[in-house]
Amino acid sequence: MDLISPPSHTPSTPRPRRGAPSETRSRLVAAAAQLFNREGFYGTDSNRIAHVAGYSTGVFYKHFKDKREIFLAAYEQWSIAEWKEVAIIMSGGGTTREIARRLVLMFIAEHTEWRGLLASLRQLVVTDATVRRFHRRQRKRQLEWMAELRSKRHIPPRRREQDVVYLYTTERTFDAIAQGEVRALGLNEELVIETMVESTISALR
Amino acid sequence: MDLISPPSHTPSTPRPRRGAPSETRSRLVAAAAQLFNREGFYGTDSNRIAHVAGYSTGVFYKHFKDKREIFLAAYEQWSIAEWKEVAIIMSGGGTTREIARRLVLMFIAEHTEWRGLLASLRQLVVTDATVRRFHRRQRKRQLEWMAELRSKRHIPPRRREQDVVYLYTTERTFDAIAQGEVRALGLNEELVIETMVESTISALR
Amino acid sequence: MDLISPPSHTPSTPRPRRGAPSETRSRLVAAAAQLFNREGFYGTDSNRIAHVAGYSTGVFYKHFKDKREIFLAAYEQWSIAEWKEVAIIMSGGGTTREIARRLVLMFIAEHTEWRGLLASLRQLVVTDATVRRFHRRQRKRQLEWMAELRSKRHIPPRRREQDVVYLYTTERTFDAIAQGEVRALGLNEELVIETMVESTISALR
Amino acid sequence: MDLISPPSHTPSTPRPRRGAPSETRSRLVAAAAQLFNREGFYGTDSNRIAHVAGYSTGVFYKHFKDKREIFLAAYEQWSIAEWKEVAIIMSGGGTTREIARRLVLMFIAEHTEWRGLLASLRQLVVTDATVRRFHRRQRKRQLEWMAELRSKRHIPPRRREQDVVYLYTTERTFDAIAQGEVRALGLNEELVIETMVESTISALR
DNA sequence: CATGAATGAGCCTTCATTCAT
DNA sequence: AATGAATGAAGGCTCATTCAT
Repeated sequence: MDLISPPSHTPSTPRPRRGAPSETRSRLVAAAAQLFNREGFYGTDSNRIAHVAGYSTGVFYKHFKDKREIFLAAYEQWSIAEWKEVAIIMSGGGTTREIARRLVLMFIAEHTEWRGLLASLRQLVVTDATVRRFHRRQRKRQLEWMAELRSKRHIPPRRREQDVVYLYTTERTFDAIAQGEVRALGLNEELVIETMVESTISALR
Repeated sequence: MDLISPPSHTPSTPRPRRGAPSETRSRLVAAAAQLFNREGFYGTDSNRIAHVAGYSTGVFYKHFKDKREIFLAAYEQWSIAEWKEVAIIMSGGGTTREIARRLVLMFIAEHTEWRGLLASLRQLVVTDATVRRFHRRQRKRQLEWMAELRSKRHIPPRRREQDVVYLYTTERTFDAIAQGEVRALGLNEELVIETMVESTISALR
Repeated sequence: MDLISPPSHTPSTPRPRRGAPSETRSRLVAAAAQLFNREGFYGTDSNRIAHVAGYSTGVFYKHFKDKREIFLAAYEQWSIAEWKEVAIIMSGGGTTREIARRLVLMFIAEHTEWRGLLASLRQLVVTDATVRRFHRRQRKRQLEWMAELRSKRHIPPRRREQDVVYLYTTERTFDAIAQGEVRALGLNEELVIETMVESTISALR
Repeated sequence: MDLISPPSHTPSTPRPRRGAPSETRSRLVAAAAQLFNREGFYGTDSNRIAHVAGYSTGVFYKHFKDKREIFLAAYEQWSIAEWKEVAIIMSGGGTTREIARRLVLMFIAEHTEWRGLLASLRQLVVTDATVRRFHRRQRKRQLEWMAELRSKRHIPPRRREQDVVYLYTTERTFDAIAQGEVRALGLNEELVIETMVESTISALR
């Protein structure tokens, strides 16, 4: 049977006739993350996710209630990975400036690679109550972590309102850089990045 | 997928059989803006736009190539309205601080009223090249206007990179306030607003 | 699962690009009646109904919420038709025996032609609350009509419990004859019919 | 489509790893009978039958070719059980009236408990040739048994056509009582039952 | 210009059935 | 004999879009 569709229909993984459910699940999540990132939430369908993961239609619903559920799983996975990277950078040596720069560059890299996924997230946060709840929990953790970090480093506390503005500023700026907007506006990306580094330093001391 | 507000089935305007094409068009755009705002881009369908505008299915495609086109029109209209409000505030009297505060409050009001529309915009900017181009043109105008404003007021110029970060910061923060995120995090909204006022003052002098 | 008759894929009516909605609706109902009768409720799908009626997939949901709704419409239509036939026979001349015989033969003919539809009805009445309600209303009307008829003809009243047993007896027997069961059992169909005629006479005087 | 009762997800039997095939089979049949009865033939799926029986998906097809086959087995089992109850009542003492009443009450109890299973049967008899054949064999046995019974009791024979009408009448009436239709119509159930007792007495002498 | 019936591709979801372990 | 992951056909339903009137 010949298909009139792009090679994105060919399974990226050799089909395992039998495997641990958790493996299947994570393969599905990985495929979903890729697809949401490339095509957006509404450009992705559950059948495609299954096929790209190397499975047939039906598996999807053995592991997820619906598209939103797997989206949350994909976002959570991404979020965890980002936290790990943060932890690695924070535990590495260097001056505060060096650490701040590494963090900013990492965030930009992550936001660039996953800009599609994040864009879907930004949309769903408004549209979907569950995604919204989930996302706010993440935000809370970010704020708590920032406060905790400063207390560990014996840095004078600052208001959470300042922290949240820092998070908004960097998040939106990283999104813009990731989406190529800064360059498209003919601006000097390095200068913008430098500003983010400075903000990050302020947040860390 | 939950909706921001319950659907409305009643046409908002009495049905005008035969009218000036431009009136028909703007009625459609107004209806589309409302619907995109309430239900999101993917939660809105073209039949309903026409119906809510007081017309029948077919008119839609007499005036717009597709859903994206009317979305752009709706966004443009909103954008123009916002510019006008900015102009009114700027031409009003008061100290820079007073003006800045008025601007911030107006932006928050606008972002609150149109949070759904803006969320769709944020998503489409990533997904859709045309929307992206359109949006970047707006951004360019914002930057030019900021530079121009300072030169008019004989304020020393600053780098566009600083301006764009200002725009990102406020945009994202206003979105968050509009979406109720700041409150949901148990933060003091007024403090966050104050920070935005300060940033605005810096941008204006 | 074997089907009573082979599927028909060709539209029975030439496709009308535009028509009165009520015409479309009744074409859909007619097609649905045919298909439910031939393939059973679960052997029929909404796409097929539309195609057989001479339309494309989408129309179905412009007229009916779901398959059950069109089933009820089909059953109602059939029911109305049967009542008309009853009325015609009742208003025709002849002895009570002649009328009774005509009624019985008509019922058998109807039950034979629509045995599949009726079988689906018997099933859905148990499974589906809406169908059940609908069907009970029909039964009530039958009982009322029987009482009324006797009062018009100045026949001494009898208990509704007797009437309902009459209705059950004939209904089930007509179903059995319609389904060919009586013949398949090697029994004399005419004798069974005669019994039904006698019961009918008892009910009518 | 509403269900007769809420679904049960817990296996009714502790899972027996490896057992006599015949035990596995009968456990499956028992589970199937319950499920068909509660959810209807089309509301039941083979995976769930296996699960409710305390087995995994696959066993099902080791014992039955398909869903229809297990349906027949379930129906047969029920039928055998009913015959046994008939035999017990017939061999018990009492007047013909007493026996008839006991029979009728037992039939009603059975039809009430198994009304869902019987409804599926009524539907499949029309739709499915194998079920139809099976069911007719049962009917034949009923007729033979009735004739035999009378000869044993030295009761003058009567025509099988009369017997079959008796079977139809009671069957349909018992179904109606079981489905609560008689009560829903505001009729006196006891009167209807009395009528059935009389018919049964006529059949027995 | 406007109408609104009709189109049909395509996504979401279920479930009978298979088969590697 | 039993397991249960995986299959994939097929049905339910939506909605952007067209076009005869």
